[in-house]
Amino acid sequence: MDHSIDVIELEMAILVRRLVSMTTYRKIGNLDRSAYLLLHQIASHGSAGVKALSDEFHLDISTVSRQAAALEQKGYVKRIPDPVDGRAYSLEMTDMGEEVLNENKQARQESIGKMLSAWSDGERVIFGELLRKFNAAIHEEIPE
Amino acid sequence: MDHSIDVIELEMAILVRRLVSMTTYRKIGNLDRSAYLLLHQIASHGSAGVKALSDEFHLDISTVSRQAAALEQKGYVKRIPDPVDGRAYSLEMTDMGEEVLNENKQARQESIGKMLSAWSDGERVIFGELLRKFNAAIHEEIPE
DNA sequence: ATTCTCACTTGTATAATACAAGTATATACT
DNA sequence: AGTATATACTTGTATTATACAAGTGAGAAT
Repeated sequence: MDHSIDVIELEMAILVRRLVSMTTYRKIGNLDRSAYLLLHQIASHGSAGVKALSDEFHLDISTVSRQAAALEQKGYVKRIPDPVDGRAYSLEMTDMGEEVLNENKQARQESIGKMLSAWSDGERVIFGELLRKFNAAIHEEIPE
Repeated sequence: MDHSIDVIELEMAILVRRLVSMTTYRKIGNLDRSAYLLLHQIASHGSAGVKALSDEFHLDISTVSRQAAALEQKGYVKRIPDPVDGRAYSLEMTDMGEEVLNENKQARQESIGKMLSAWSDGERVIFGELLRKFNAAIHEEIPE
C-alpha cells in the first residue's frame, strides 16, 4: 500500500547517483559541489564561521575547515576575525566570490532548465516546493 | 522569471549533500550506495554485465568492475559466463543477495517513511512521480 | 588558578571515483 | 586465413570528499 514510499526510495537512490556523478566529475562550471554550497550559504544567509557551516551541512568541522581554506586561497571568501571571540572567524564573500557563484548558479540553472524544458510550469513549481519540504524533513530527521 | 528553476536548483544541491552524507557515511543497513543500486538494478531488470551496468549508471566501467567484484566476494551475486561471448559475464543475484537487498530496502523505506510521515498521500504520490520524471530527464540530458 | 569546553587546524585513513594500461576474446577487412 | 581493430573486463594509480583523532590556543566554569 505505500507504493509511493517505494517509488520515492528508489528514485532517490538513482537521483543521488546521477547528481553526484554530474556535479563531482563532470563539474558544472568551476566550483565543486561543496564549494558551491558553501558560497551559496554564505551569500544567502550571510557570513558564518566554520562551525556553523559544518552544522548546517552535517559535515565534519574538519571537512569544512579545509573547504573554507580552499575558498579563501582562491580568493572567493575572506576571513574576518570575530571581534569578541578570539578563536572564531567569519567567512565573508569577496566580489570575486560573488561573481564566480553567480556564474555557476546560472550554469546550473541552465542545465536544469534544459532538463525541465518539457515540464509544465505547475509541475516545476510543485516539484520545487516538495523538494524544499523534503530537505526540511531530512534536516529534522538527522540525529544530532 | 523562472523562480521555480531557481528553487529546484538550490534544493537539488542541498539534497545531494544530505543524501550523500546519509548514505555514504551513516550507512543505512550494511550495503553502501553503489552496492545497493547495483543489486537493485539486477533485481529489477535482471542479470547484466559490467558494461551494461556502467552505462546505466554513467559510471566508469572500472568502477563497476570493482563494485561487482566486491558484491561477488560477499556472495550477493554470482558470475555467469556468457554462453556466446567468451569475454563477457553476467551478474546474477544469489538468494543471500536478495535477502540483503530486501532488508536494506526496507530500512531505507522506513527511514523515508518517517521523514514523510507528516505528508499527505497526494503529496507523496506526486513527489514520487516528479522524481521519476526528473531522473528520466537527467538520463536523456547526460551526454554519451 | 585550574580544569573544562569550544573553534578551529592538521594528520591520517578510507571510499568512490576517473583515467590509463593490460589481457583475452570477438569482429572486420583485406 | 591472417592481421588489425574493437570490445568486455581487470588492475594500477591518482584524486577527491569525507570522517575520526590529535593538537593548539582561547573562552568559561568551578
